Amino acid sequence: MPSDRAPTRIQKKNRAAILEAALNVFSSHGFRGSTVDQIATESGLSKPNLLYYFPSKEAIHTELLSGLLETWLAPLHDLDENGDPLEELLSYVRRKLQMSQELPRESRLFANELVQGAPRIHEALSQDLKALVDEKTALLTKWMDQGKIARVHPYHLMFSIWALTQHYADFEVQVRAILGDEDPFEGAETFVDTLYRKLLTP
Amino acid sequence: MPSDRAPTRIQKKNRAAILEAALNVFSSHGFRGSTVDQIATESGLSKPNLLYYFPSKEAIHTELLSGLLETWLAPLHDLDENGDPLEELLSYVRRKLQMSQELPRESRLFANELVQGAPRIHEALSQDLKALVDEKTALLTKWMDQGKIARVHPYHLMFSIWALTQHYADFEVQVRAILGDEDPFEGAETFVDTLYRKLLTP
DNA sequence: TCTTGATTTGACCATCTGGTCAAACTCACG
DNA sequence: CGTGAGTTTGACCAGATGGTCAAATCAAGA
Repeated sequence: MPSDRAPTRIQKKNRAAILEAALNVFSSHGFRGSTVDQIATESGLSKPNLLYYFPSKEAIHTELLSGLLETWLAPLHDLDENGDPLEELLSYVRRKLQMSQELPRESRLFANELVQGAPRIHEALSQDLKALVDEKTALLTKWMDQGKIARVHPYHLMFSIWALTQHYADFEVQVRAILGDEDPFEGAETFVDTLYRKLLTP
Repeated sequence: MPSDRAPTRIQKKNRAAILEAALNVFSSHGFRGSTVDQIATESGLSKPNLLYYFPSKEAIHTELLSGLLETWLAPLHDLDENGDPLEELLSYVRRKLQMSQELPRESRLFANELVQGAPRIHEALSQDLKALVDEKTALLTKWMDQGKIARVHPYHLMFSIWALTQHYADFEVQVRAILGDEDPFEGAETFVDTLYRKLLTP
């Protein structure tokens, strides 16, 4: 256990390597399906050495989740009250889709956690996420009231965006099994763009 | 190991109890996160007794998955060439949503498997599922050619239906954390109905 | 009732897994 | 260089876990 002073060069390097390896392992096997040994091997450390940097398997997992939650919610944060409503939403959708493409491991990490009842992030969901969603759905409702976008249930609109975009990362095997060699994200971008334009154009 | 004769009354009862318990356990903890002891306890049998009916933990899981795949694909099978295109599709969407509501454990069982790369059903995906989807998307394309529904990428249309409907079962915790006491499925049905009408009306 | 196959179980085993610890080694800095 | 803090590791442990087995119990037909 390194002291609480500023982290040394080696500490920075090793903690980063561990988190990177843990993201790989946890996202493809879930928490229970991953072993400390796997993470140690993948990060090039011995098991006791890994446990010198993190007190437990759970601590690594927790740090990963809380560290990534911010990244995950950033696009929604950026939904801008002053932009053009339809374009703001389409841009949010596009960013979420891009995140599925560029950060599929992160998406699957959360998916694993959620499918199994989110035992470790239940709190963050009903507090941080809930608050952010409430704020942004209020904005959506305002736009609907002003006739700037079509009126639909704002929560379900939000769910639909998450479902449609994260599907490509979370269930990538299935998507690829169906599409074969075709690039999923090319078709997906056009598809969701069309879909939300038709849905939301007043 | 019961012989290969017709199953006795007790065999039927116990195998059913085991599969029911296994569905509970596997769907909420994933394969690796579930223990034989948990399944045994939940089905009211001792561990050795459970292993008298199934040769291994993996065997139970495999039997569950393959037994449920049929149920899972049935609604798509029923998509009828001779019905009204838009109504056929909306009815498919409605049935899938209903399945999320009534069979959430089954949905999460598959979700768990898919998120982790589908190690145990990869074959079924690229064979049975792929074949069925190809058949039905051909039908969709025909309907689009005839101008009966709007033209969109048929594979992505299919993905969107799966994503939107299964989201409510697979990520139920998140949905409930946002919606609070509101019934998810009421709003969902109206929402997806509106969405697909707007998307597909030519 | 008796017999035979089906069912159930307590005791047991090998392996895996998260985690510990003391000893050894390395590094930066005075 | 020498020294003390930071880093690494081999050996080890306890509990969990999937699975086995011989012996005991049960159930149904002759």
